[in-house]
Amino acid sequence: MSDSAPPEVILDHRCSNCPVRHHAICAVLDNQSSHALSDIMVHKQLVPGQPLWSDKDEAHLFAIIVSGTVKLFKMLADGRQQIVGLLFPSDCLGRAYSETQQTFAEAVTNVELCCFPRQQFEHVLTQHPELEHALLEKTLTDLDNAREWMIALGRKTASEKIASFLQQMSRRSELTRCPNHRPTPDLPTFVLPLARAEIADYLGMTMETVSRNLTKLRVDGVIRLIDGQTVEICDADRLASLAEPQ
Amino acid sequence: MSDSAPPEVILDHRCSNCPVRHHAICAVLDNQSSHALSDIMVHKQLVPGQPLWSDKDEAHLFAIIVSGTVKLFKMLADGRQQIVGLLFPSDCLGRAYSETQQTFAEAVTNVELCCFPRQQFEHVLTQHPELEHALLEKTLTDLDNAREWMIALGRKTASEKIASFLQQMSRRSELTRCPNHRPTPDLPTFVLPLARAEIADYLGMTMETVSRNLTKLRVDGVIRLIDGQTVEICDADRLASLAEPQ
DNA sequence: AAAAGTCGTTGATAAAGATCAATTTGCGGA
DNA sequence: TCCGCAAATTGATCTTTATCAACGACTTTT
Repeated sequence: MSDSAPPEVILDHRCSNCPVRHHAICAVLDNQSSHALSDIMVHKQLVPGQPLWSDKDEAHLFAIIVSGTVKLFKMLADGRQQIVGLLFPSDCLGRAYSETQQTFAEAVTNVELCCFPRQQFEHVLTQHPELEHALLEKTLTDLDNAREWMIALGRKTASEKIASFLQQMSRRSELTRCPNHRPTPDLPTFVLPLARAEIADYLGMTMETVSRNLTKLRVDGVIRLIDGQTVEICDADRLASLAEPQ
Repeated sequence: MSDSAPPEVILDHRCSNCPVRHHAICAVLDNQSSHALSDIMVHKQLVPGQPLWSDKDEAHLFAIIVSGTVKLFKMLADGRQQIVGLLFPSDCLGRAYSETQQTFAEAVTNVELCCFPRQQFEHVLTQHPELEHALLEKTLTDLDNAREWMIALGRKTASEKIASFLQQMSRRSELTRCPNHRPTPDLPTFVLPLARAEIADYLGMTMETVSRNLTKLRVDGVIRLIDGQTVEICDADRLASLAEPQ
């Protein structure tokens, strides 16, 4: 159910030891400036399904994801849910410059966070324009990704959505994979962080339709389901043409 | 078809005369700093349907919308379209810090733009952290709005989408309406900037379904269609409960 | 003023996906 | 190892919305 290490107590939280040090927005700070952040930093561990906040909550927390996956989602009064963001290591979690959260946030796997009180983080932002710039670039990319997903939600068929999702997850796992430890000739393989019902909430459809379409891809030889959560892409070209016809 | 003035040649483009001066991101610059922008500013007029750029184009332009409506949209190879952003006066148009546009952009009505060469605009941004901050706040709001729309696209029914859209357009028109010129006791009325097919591309459905649902709201007495594009909200409460049940 | 478009509405039918229901699979604990 | 629960798959049916088609209301052209 989880693709991250079990929650061990990690004692050394110095930035110099941080696994996402070179990918997160804090990378732009020099050693001296990074104290401004490390002085207010608190580490936190979450277990799968653990909620972080609700949509009406006050935004008190800003964090960098060190390991694991977090989902951001919205909910209608009758319980219908839509995942509006999936966050991975080095991503930012929390809404700077807003008093309220606007989305729910919940750990999908075991998660390790590097947390800052929001207002203190904002104070550091105003004193370090290069950090604010990095946050702007990250936010612009988040917006690009949200828009890319909007055409999937609004205009793609169920099978196109599933193919797009698998492509996206495969691409994401490439980034995480240790580059010098890659048994070259095998096919791209990754663990789905989301359960079927969560995939459905991400794609705007039902669990059953997700399942049927995964089965179809398996039967057609496009993917292999090694276990329920582990996917091997057997035919990346065909997957790509299913994700965006033509 | 258009809710903005016909394209007259406006001679005076000084910032002090700008109608969106106090709402756009440039409002944060003091008089002296604003010269950095006004020195590289070029005004541009667009007519309805006029394309600004395509998704693969180089991002050479950054602009503030002075009047009119612009749509940002994505397209699949077979022609399916999804509007991923609607931009109104004081909104930013263009992707800072990216070489490519990623979306199509097209004038919906007559449009007046205050344009800057992107790279020169970025140069001003790096020299004026308060301007970059304003752009960050704007981008964070855009992301909030995109996520709000994602739950509509993924989880709302056709009638809920239409009701949400009308609410959103009504709210938007309140902002634009001159506050001291409001014949108080009448019902909220606004002009839809989008044609039926464009509303469909915004809501992720077909023109026919848009039309049927507008008719249903009219027959049920929730709205009145004064002409094809002008909508009067007769029962805002009922519209709200249709947009988000419960 | 007729003709030709374009846009929007309405109707009939089809298809995609949701819903409801029944198994099956996998996993943790006794 | 077996039991019990949760998650996933599969099947049957129903609903919503898309598609295909016709027509009416305006606009623009000639």
